[in-house]
Amino acid sequence: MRKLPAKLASQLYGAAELIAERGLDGTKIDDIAEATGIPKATIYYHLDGKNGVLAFLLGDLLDLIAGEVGVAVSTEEDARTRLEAAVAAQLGVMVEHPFLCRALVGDLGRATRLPDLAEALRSAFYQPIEKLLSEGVADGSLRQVADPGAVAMSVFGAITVAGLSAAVEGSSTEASADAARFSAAICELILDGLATRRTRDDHESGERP
Amino acid sequence: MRKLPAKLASQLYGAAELIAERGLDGTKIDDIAEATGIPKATIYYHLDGKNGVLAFLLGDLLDLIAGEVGVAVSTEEDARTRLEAAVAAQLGVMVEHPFLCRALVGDLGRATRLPDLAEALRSAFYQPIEKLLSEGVADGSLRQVADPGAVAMSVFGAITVAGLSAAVEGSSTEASADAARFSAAICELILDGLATRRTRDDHESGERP
DNA sequence: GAAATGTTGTACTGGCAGTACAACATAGGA
DNA sequence: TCCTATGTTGTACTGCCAGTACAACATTTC
Repeated sequence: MRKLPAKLASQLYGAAELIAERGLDGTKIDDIAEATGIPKATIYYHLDGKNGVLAFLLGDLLDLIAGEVGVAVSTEEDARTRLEAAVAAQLGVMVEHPFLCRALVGDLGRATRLPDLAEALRSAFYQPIEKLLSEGVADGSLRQVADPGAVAMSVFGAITVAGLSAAVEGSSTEASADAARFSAAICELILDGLATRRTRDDHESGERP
Repeated sequence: MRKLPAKLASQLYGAAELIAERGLDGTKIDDIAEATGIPKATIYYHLDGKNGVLAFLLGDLLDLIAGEVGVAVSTEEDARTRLEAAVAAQLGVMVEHPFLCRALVGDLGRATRLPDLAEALRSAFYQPIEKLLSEGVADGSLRQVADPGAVAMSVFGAITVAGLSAAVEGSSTEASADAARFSAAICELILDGLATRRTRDDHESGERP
């Protein structure tokens, strides 16, 4: 069932926009057949129905993200620099595949209930962050935080939600610029924070105007 | 249609767990009827079918969040302090209503396609953040960032995703402790950032060990 | 050239959302 | 008290659509 011929695979992407727009429920198998040009019987021959279509499309997206992020993360730089690269990589892929991203978010519930996808989601999005955070503490480029798990989850949320919003509202014309803009904003946020440079209780002053 | 009698409303909450568990699609109207004790015909008398049930439940949750956050934000403190309060308020409500949160995330696509809910989502989650960020710049408690819209979106994502994860995995026994833990982690992240205190290019050193 | 594998049209089945409606309950104003 | 509004509920029905069955046809492979 993972042997889908390349031609069919490429045609199937034609269903992404449909699903993104109306959700999987709002999309009839016959619509998918018509939009992709693949006859209904053929879809059922290769895939496990509607869910199978979604699983195929999203599986592809997640593999892509996991791959790009993986590359970004395997350099010799310090963890902080690699975190920046990972953010850029994730946003880059998301912005380049707005329909798939919208389909993913729209049918998140279903996706997480599709066994393979739940794990793929985790390994594409959350795990790399978690790893970088702990490596950053080791190499001194990132701060030690009180609750690494919770922080990793938040960072993951910051990146992913920003990516989704970029994918949804993105000016399809200049995708890479959008990605760069969001990427910079997120790094600014998660690396330097939003507080003006005074400590929590105003005990010390870090910088002087 | 917004006049649902209190008794029915309270019974309806019995459907939240069901929907959270299986998604709205995996949940038959007859299941909802049985779980809540409200006969199918009565559900249809008051609500617009399945989507109506979801809209009612989520509408309630979003009102609740918007309300609590609204209170947290209307003090005389500086924006930074109110941001911390807002984070705590949002997480508090989410952790207290894990089933509703899970239903929300599971059927996000549907939710955003339900006209009223899309706006309610925005005003419960995103808008308060955006406002606080700009007020923080005005009162000097938060930094000016290059792209406030993108940053607000990321902050919103950080809070919301962390909240969802807390709601999903939360040790239902000690909800408020979970909320406090996540709240601290998020504030640490979005206020102070993750970078060790050196500037981007190592030109200056903010603090001395 | 024959067997295996893939492709596709057509026709059918079963499940479930939503509807129709009649019978019954309750409230509250005259 | 009786009469009318409004709400409540059981039952039976309709229509849509996912998924299946299967036979006919095509392509590959050896």
